[in-house]
Parts: sequence; C-alpha cells; structure tokens
Amino acid sequence: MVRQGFGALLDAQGDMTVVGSAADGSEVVDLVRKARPDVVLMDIRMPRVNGLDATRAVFAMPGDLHPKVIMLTTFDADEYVFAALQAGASGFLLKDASAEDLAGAVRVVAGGEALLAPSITQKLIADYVSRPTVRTPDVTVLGTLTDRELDVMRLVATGRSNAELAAELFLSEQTIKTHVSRILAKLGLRDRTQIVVTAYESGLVSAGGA
Amino acid sequence: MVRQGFGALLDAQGDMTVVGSAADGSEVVDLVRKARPDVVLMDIRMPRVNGLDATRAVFAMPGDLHPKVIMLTTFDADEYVFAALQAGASGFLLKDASAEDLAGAVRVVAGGEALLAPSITQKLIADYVSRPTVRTPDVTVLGTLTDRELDVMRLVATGRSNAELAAELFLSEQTIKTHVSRILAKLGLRDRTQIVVTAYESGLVSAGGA
DNA sequence: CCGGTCGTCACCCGGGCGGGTGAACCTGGG
DNA sequence: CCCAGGTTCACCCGCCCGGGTGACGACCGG
Repeated sequence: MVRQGFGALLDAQGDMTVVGSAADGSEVVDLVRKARPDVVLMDIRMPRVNGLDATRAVFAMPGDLHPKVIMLTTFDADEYVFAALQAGASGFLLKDASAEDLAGAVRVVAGGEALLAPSITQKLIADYVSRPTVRTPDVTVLGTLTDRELDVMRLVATGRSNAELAAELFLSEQTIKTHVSRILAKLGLRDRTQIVVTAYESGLVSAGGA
Repeated sequence: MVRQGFGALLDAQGDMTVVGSAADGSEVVDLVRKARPDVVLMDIRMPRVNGLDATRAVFAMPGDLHPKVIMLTTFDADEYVFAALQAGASGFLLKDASAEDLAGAVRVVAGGEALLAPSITQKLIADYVSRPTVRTPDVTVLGTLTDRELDVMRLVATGRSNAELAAELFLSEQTIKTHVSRILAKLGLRDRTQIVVTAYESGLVSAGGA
C-alpha cells in the first residue's frame, strides 16, 4: 500500500517515472539490473533482506553507473544512518515526509547531490564535529624528513623490526638503522616507539590503516 | 541590498519577524545580545570580522541559550563547512536558495534541527564516510588484559620507557617489565612498538589524545 | 667542475628491552 | 583452609636497538 502510494505520488510529478517496485530486499538487485533506474527509494526495514544489505548489494553490482539510493525510515534510528551512507546512500528521509519533499529529494539526488531529513542532518553534524579532524600529515614536524625517511617512518609505524624493514625495502639492516637514527635526531625523539606515536599523532599514518 | 531583500522576504512569511540586521561581523554579537533572536542568518564573507569568527563569538557569549545560526555563502567553499559547523552553525545555504527554502530553513533550525544545501550535504557525507569510525576499544583483543595491564599499555602507547613508566606509576621498573611482558604474551606481539600500534588500531588510545 | 644533499652500507659499543625463573603479598572463591 | 589469579619485585642473560664515526656513489645546482 505504502509503495503504491509513493509510486502514484511520484508518477504524478511529470518529470519522473516509476519503473518498478520491489516487495523485499532480495528483489531489489534484480529489479535495478533490469529497469536501470536513476534513483532507488529504499525502505530500511524489509522482509528477508533489509535495506542496508540491499543497498550494499546494489553498489556491489558490476558496472560503474549505479543508481542513487534514498533510504526511507519510519523513525530516525541514527545507528543505521552511518551504515547507510557508508553503503552508498545519497539521501535519508523519514516516512512522514510530504509528497513535495519526496519528489524534491528524488530530483536532488538525481542531480548528484544529497539530501537528509533535518533531524538526521542535525545528528550527522553533531557526530561529524565530534570526530577528530582528518589530519593532513603535519608538515611543520615532518617537513624536515626526506622522502625515504618518511617511507621508513611509515613502516616503523607498523611495528616492524629493523631486520624486517630491511627485507621489505631490499636494503641492508644498517641502512635502516641509519634512517631510523636520522628520523629520531630530526624529530627530537628517543626511540622507535616515539616514532610510532608521532606517526599516528601527526597523521602520517592513521588508525584503520586507511 | 541583499540584507534588505532577505529581511523583507522573511518578514513577509508571517510566522517570523526580523529583529535586526548587522553590516559586518563585529556588529553581530552586540545585535544578538540586544535583540535575542531565535535564528541568525550569517554571511560567511563580511567586512572586518568574517562569518566564521562572528559565529564563534556568538557561541562564546555567556549564557546558555544561544541563537541558531544559518550560514550563507555564495559558492560552496567546502573548507569553511567543517569550520562553520564546528563553530556551532545549524545550517548552511547557498545564496541562490529560493525564498521558500530560506524560510523553511529558518523554521527547521528554529525547531532544533539542521539543514544543509544539497551540494554541501553531498560533500559532508563524502567526508563523513571517509573518516575512520569512532572506535570503541576493541574488547575481543583487549579483553584478556587485566586493568593494570591496560593502564601500562596506555602509557606504553605514549612512547615512554620502562623507567619512565615506573616513575609515573610509583612502581619498580621490574614490575613494569613484567606487565609489558605479559601484554606482549597475551596479545601475541613482539615488542613495545607493536603495543603502540595495537593501542592505536584497537582504539584504546586515539590520535589527538582525546 | 665541485660542494652539498641524499641514500646506501660497515664496524664498534653500550644500554635498554624482552625472556625466563622464582617469589612474596593480597584478595576472593571453592 | 588452601588454591588461583593479580600485582609486585628480584636476578640473570641474550640481543636488538640506537649512537658515533667513516665511507662511497648519485644527483643537483652553482
């Protein structure tokens, strides 16, 4: 019923056409493959395969042009917001949205932009600003290091021994020791554990290995 | 001119009243203190004091109820978005927004929620998902460690030597060595640099010291 | 052409680190 | 009551690490 209501609503807009409708998450991927829509309205809660997994499946499809996905939810369960956005969703609306909101959202995401319900925007911002700033490697501290020294520093920051670094870089262990010594001297550090700390704190490497 | 246009526009809405208008950022704080508005529309670019600093100043005012702030910008300069949100802004609109958009945004933020221009939402999401998830310390790995061992591990992760840890915790250096050895054994690690890496990667400690 | 920087490597030495073993004390639970 | 686990500490040993010094080739800029 809800699906049909939305479908009729959107079809009536004139500048968009409903090309299909799926009863649960497992049908979504097939339908997307066949109908090639520009935008998918995805319910978070669906029988069998939920909206999150269905979204991931849609973006895992071969081929490079995936449809935009707008998630729909009855209440703003913030724990799903991040997962949905991570999965590739471009929008997040509550089901109490008006017809104009819905149609507007479809137009926005079709245009490559994104749109979130205000209550979700508010939560997202709160979460966003609470996170540590993405560090661009600190030039003031690391600027004096040569490229090679930065290479070595990155590897030291993985917890490897000098011998392992030597093997990794096809160098003599002595060369590694020289580089490490230079790094310590230039940065005013004492031992390799402080190199690891500095590498993380400066943003040269970051948790998660990304 | 632009200010007057916006003012007239919003006054005409019926459910809101323009209580003041400032020529530059330095006037904003005074005006907010006197007029006590619910919502402030803030231009990013203003003579003398820019919108960012003015926003910070508004939220730095004594007293706990600050007005909501919507930032206005002519083009979506993403480098300011994070700073503005950090400063306390609840909204971010481009100046090409329609009158309804503007009035709607005022209502949304007045209601305690937030609203961003679609192009900015899109950038925010892209940035948001690219950030490492806020880690809650990984229980699966660290669960076998005792409280004391976790204490030691946190300190090891600051780059301190055993002797320094001993002084810090009022213990003998030997005790520290025992704890460190146990940590290494329990976590299957080799040396203290790997402890540092594990501490960061598991979220036991995180960059920025937060 | 030559001085400086960078990257590579070698030898030596001292010290901190990590491993092993053993032991004391305390607390809590069978 | 005694055993188990956590915390503390001691002694010994082997070794990797870090510091110092010196050297060689490559490259670049004056």
